Amino acid sequence: MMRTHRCGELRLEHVDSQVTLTGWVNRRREHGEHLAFVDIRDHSGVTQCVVDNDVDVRAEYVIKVTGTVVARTGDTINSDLPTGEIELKPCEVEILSIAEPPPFPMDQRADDVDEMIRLKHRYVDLRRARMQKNLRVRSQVNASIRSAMVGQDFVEVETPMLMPSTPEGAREFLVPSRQRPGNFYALPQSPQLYKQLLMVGGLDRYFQIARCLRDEDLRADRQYEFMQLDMEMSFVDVDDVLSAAEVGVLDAAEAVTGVRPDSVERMTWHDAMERFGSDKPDLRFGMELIELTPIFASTEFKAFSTAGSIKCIRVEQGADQYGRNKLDGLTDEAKSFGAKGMVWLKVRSGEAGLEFDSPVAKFLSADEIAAIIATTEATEGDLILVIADEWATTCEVLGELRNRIGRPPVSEGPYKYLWVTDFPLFVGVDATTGRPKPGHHAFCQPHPDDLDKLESDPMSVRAQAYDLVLNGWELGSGSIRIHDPKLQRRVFELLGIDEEEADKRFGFFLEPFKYGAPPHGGFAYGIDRLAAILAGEENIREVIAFPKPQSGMDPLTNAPGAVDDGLLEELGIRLLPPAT
RNA sequence: GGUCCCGUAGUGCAGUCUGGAGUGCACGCCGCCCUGUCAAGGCGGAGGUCGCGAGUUCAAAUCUCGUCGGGACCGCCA
Repeated sequence: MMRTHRCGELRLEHVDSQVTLTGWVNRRREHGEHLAFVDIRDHSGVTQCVVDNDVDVRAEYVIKVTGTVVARTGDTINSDLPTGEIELKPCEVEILSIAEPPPFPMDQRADDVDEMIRLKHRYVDLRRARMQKNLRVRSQVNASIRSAMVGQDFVEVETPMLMPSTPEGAREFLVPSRQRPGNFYALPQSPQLYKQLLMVGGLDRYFQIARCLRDEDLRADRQYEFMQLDMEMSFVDVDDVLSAAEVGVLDAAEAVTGVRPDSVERMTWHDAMERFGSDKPDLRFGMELIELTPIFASTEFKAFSTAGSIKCIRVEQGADQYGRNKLDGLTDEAKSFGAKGMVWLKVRSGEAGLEFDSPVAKFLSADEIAAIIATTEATEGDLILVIADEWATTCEVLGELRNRIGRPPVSEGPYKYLWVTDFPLFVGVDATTGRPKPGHHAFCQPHPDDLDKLESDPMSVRAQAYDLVLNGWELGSGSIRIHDPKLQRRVFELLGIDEEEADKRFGFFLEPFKYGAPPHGGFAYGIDRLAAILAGEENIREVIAFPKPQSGMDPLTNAPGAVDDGLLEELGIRLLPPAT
């Protein structure tokens, strides 16, 4: 080794020993002809070296320093620094690499730098304490999860990156085949198909820290490629999967934060929608939806009399915070989420007790006003936002408004883990075929209590499907799968997929189930998202070494780029002229 | 495909509403000074296609239109 210690390691106990450190010049401070301080930095920290001022080292030079550890005295001790009680003196400095000045500050100030500049020089950005911490958090997460899975007898299996294209789900990245020009592989959106085949193959418990790829627009919590802990188990029910999946998540959280979270709360999808207007509710704050429908059973107010579901949220002491402009903004937002409108009521005290300041106050009867105030437990100065629509719209719109008004940044504590269970098997109806659309995917096992309603009332059938939610972010989802070909056929029929079409689209997947498929189910959750939240970041790019910006163009490598005609020729590909 | 926000020195900003010479601040950089600093200090200096292109105007960083780049969100992500 070129070094005897790392730059953040030395303490008083090392005094008098001769050491060698290697790292980058963090900062140099000159003090006249024969004195300068050079702070040498690596991922572990910084150590001050006392050198002669004729040593010409500058920011980010890579150096090797050999010297004696000496104790600092009096007010030269720096209590802000773990190594602040010692320094290296005298020192021999060897320059291993010179460096141009970094394109942005190496300290916290770079957090404000345009992210494109950080990404263009990611190799420099990665040297900063924040990125060092984040990548190490991520590594801890991976290690904890892997050992939690292995500890529960899960078998790690790598599944192919080159697989057939399947029309369902997200847009895929395609890979042209050289040996069969005109044909394409697809990169996996998830190892879903293979992991179920592993169950048929008797692996019993499978896991993989799997790279998944989806060619959909990027967001703060979405990249083209992302990592999932993917798992599948045989001979299990929902509880078995949730319990097994939890271990890795909680272990990872404990490893990073030092605190083991309480076991994960559970809530049905229906309750989540009723109470929070979201299938990924953020439980760090209240402001739950309040049911008002019965109050308006025979109302004169047209906007309410025709609505199937009327609910509200109460913003405590929000009346003054939300002026006309902000309320108009919220109304626009409510409309953009599908509501016909939004009613706001500011609670104030009048002659006969509490009353409403609102454009629609005159349409409400005294009984209705009293009932609203009683039901919401409103007090003077509160703001009440009411949505009246069909049940799903009412809930979803209020859920969005609730988040908009009350939700803290995802990375802020406390951490609230939640299992949302019993998702509906079908969501909505396909506009062209008139058939129900699968809520999760077509292979979810219906809830056993609802099996007899499959044909008679499909929209009310619950699936044995579940999501894991952390602070309002969906970490992952899973289900118990259909292992019985007869039940699978029933579901396909409901979806309007006949046997021939099922064979064509899913044949290679369904055929194996004829050969003895065990009952099985599984789960997958996003490691980028978990790592980001545990690292205190609001954007998964901060826990990815080389992420892509929203355009998908990598400013570091300039990918994607054009390729030589010869390569295309070999693949049997001819490009169309650019669209105008 | 859509909505909103941003683009001025290596970096972060002010200036833009209300047009008047690239007017300015902080950090960084270069040089000099400085023997106890630690996001050192002092003095001096260099550094600009105001994203790009049109238009309006005597005059555009500033107003208008277009375009490119970035971000958040909606759609999309079974």
